[in-house]
Amino acid sequence: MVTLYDVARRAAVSTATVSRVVHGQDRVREATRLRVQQAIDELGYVPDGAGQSLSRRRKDIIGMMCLEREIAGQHDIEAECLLYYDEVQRGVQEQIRDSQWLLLSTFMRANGPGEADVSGLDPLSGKVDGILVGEGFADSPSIQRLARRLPVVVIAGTLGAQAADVVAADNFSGAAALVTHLIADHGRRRLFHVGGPPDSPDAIQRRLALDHVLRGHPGCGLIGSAPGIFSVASGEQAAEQLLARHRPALPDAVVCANDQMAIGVLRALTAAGVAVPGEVAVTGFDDLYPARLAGPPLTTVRQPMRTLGERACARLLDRIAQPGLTPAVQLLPTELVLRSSCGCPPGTVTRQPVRTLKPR
Amino acid sequence: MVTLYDVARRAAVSTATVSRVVHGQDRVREATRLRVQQAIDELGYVPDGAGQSLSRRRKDIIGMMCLEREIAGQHDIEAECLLYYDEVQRGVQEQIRDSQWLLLSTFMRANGPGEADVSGLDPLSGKVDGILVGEGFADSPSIQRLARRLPVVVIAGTLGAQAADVVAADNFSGAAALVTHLIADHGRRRLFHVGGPPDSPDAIQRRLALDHVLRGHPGCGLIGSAPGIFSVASGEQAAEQLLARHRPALPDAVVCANDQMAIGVLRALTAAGVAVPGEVAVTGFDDLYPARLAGPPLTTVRQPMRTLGERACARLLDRIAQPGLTPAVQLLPTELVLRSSCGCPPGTVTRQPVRTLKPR
DNA sequence: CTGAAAGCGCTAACAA
DNA sequence: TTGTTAGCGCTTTCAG
Repeated sequence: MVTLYDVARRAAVSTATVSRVVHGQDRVREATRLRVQQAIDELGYVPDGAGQSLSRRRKDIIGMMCLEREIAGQHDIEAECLLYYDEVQRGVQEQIRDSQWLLLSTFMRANGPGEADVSGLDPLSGKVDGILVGEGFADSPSIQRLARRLPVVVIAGTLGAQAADVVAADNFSGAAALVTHLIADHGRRRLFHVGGPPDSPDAIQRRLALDHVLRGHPGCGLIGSAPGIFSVASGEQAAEQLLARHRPALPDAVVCANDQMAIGVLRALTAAGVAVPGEVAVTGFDDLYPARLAGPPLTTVRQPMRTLGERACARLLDRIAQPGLTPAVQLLPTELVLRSSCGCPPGTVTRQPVRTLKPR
Repeated sequence: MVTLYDVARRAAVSTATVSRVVHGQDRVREATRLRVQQAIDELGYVPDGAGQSLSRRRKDIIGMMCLEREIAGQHDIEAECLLYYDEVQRGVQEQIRDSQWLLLSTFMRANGPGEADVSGLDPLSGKVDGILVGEGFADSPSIQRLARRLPVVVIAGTLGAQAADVVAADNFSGAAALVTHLIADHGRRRLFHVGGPPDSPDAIQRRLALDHVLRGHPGCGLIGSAPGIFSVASGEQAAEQLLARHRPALPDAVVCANDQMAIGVLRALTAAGVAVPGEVAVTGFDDLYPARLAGPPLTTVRQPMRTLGERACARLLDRIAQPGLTPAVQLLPTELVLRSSCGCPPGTVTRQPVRTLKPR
């Protein structure tokens, strides 16, 4: 390995001078700079990150932890329940592009519902200056502990008092707008709900909104619901349950906690000969890329996932620069995306900003 | 920051002993271990990665560089030309799960066709023990230089003599099988090709295979082609060109260099009232998730992207462990995925392993 | 404008 | 079984 000393020796200067040249500082005579630069080039010197980090007390790396929700046997190609994080990660990468920051990401696997295994947290936290934590860890005491040592920003986590910052989409208002559309614009009355993991803050908010809207429309109600884990397969299973229990008195709309389950529902319903949206409307949440390709194209709520990543990252960097900042919650607005699975005419593609219902 | 010394002082032992306890080594009396462990817990000590890396001369981090192919204005939601890397990254994460390794990934932006900007390479390389390089960098002299300093594995790069290892899908055989299917099984004769970026090794191989098969079928030929950049939008543009130039004597099949462009073609053709596959068959490459949701479902070639990531990662770790290994090329087999956009009956979903045509 | 030298936090060889 | 100590590569203060 070529070190600073090798360069210094070759250029017949001290390591301090080499360091100055490497960092483009002034206060180096031009002739010296040239000599050093030449030595660097000839030797192919690249500064060692470990040495730099140790000396600077700064790693210039941020970490990101994602929770991979999978249960045994469901890890098939369809269970792409991470598409979400892919988008978020783009936002983060976008934010740190052309900066000195680098991203270290880990996908952890949830061992069943409930608390995720956070044992991998420490190795990560020793190598970064701050951490972006994906939805699913928020309630964990380990996160709280972590946040005491390191800047932490929770993405899409539990809202409310936290030791860490939170950046989340306004799930409640988005879901409320969607359900309102189903009821007010399409006259749907008998709803069925396909829920998400019980420990997902996002899923909880969406469900709360459903109930909230329903309370405001006396003629309407939930005729049933089924749990899911955010995967296509779990959506299919939910639809099969629905079919088994509610035929022939089917619901006239199935509200799903995310797009992938909605796609699963769409698939199962279509396979069973049920017309969508003729007999039953189906809606998702997230507006993942596959949503627009579904048959029929999926009506859903667009979560600004990329922006989520960008904002969370920006906040984290602020936090690292100023550790004194008071933790804050940032809610990003969503968009109602009308396609045709809700009953809107084929070809419909409308995006409507959703206003925040109740500031929380 | 809590250091080893703080723990040592509190437990009244030396730093060496603390280190031993942290690493679960034997040769520590049980009573001592307990005392140290307690100090660690009370203080909330987590080893600093920089210190460890410096001392161990090993960072326990691997890097991954991806090339984001985008041109100004095409950075819309549809241009998800990275779906590919998302899958590869899953494979890598899968491979290092439960190991001490962590992944540091960077998305670089290609500044126009041709050489990518590799200036971000050095900061990365100083922080990792080895690098996974995404397709698009392979020919860069910077990579060759990099490979002299560090273990490097190129994913889907140029085949042939390299300073670095290469793990790639067998694009040639896959594309050949696909085109053969179109010609031999569906009697298509007048093909149109939608190509990829001129500097993409994958796109080049696929194109070579098309020509190769065509040479073996005298009655068939290429009636035209259009360039693309692997994005949905560029596929749509290609289809519009096709329509403008070749109507009414349309080709009977459009072979696209990847799925996203095929989806764009599908969309443009359908919008123009052309029946797919009735009048024109359309095929893709990659078997991305959206492919199966397209209308009609896309016939394509499945690239084992996840496996690509896994193998590349495994090889990199081997390389790190044994720097002496001779660089090798690893070609992974593809699968022909028959759905209905090629002319196979609706509902068809067949996956056929593709045999390696000519070992290269 | 340049150099000497003191760490940064941790590991591991060697001693005790 | 435990402690001492010499680095690992780099930055930065303080002198010169």
